[in-house]
Amino acid sequence: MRIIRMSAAVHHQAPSDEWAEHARSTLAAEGVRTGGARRAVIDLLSTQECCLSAQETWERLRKRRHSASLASVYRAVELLSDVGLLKRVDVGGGVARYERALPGGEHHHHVVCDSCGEITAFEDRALEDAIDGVAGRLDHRVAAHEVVIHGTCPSCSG
Amino acid sequence: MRIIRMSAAVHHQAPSDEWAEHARSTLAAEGVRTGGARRAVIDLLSTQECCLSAQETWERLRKRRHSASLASVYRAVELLSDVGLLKRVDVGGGVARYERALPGGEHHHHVVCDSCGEITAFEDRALEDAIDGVAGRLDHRVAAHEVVIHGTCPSCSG
DNA sequence: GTTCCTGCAAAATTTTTGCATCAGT
DNA sequence: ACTGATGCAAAAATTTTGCAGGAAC
Repeated sequence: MRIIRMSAAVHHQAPSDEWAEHARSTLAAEGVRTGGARRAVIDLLSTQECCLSAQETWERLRKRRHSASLASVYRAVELLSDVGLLKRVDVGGGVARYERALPGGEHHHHVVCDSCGEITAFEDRALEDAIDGVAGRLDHRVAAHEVVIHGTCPSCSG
Repeated sequence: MRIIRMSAAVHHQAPSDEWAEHARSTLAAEGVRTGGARRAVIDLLSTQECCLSAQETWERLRKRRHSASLASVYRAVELLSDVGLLKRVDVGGGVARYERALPGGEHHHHVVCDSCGEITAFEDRALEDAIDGVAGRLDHRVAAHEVVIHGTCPSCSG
């Protein structure tokens, strides 16, 4: 298992300029125009290794002085999600979060600290295998899956 | 793997009167009063084998002529969830759902049809083992976990 | 009889939408 | 130039909260 982000052991993932490029060309290929808002969202999320909500994305854009309206951020993440460039992540709390969908199909899951809200990512081959096993035995056409572990992070555990 | 509820193969689970009884006595032991709303929510959820949102719970109560205000339903599920009698389930869509927490600690996970919204439950030992493995290697104090599989159900797949 | 639950309505949040304007192609 | 993206503000949808009345113990 590889812990992708965690207070104690931060595993830094390079901002994916490739992904940003991929996203822009994909949108162009779809005949979708890219104004300021979409470009700003793409640029911001390309530097994020883990999921952000629409509000969080908007706040970070403001800090960077990239003004984009909150409505446009919502519209942008929805579009990018529909096209498969972003993955919608539901870790609970009633807020939708989004993160880059890597072309390779590789993905990770999340641990949420119920105390401070910190979100940590991890990936584990055995877990994926188990889920694939389940997926194969379902009558559904399976498209995706998501695992969320809840608990208390090291800092909050004291 | 056992599929607990599914269009094609419904596995019926008896309405848990034991759970309702357990819930009422637990609340009594906590010195919490049980008026109409809480009792109605307990009675309704005891007959549900899978998760319901607060709104859905409220709608079903109306059909049964058990009038309880929506606000009280929200308060009831929050309380029952805090006490551990209900388990909060986040299958996405930004709505919190709740289902009975079985005393034995046994639990299941969910498959969501992204087309019609149908929710199916399943349980799988190998999946639990894999998650336990991950949990053991995290620095977090792990309290719970949740797996959501997305896809298209047999009816929607055509 | 006291305390706390309940219902109603209002508020707070989060997300979506209408429409005029502006910008990308 | 045409079409569609954006921003603003209003609306919609969901959840929370204040308060007065009523029920549980």
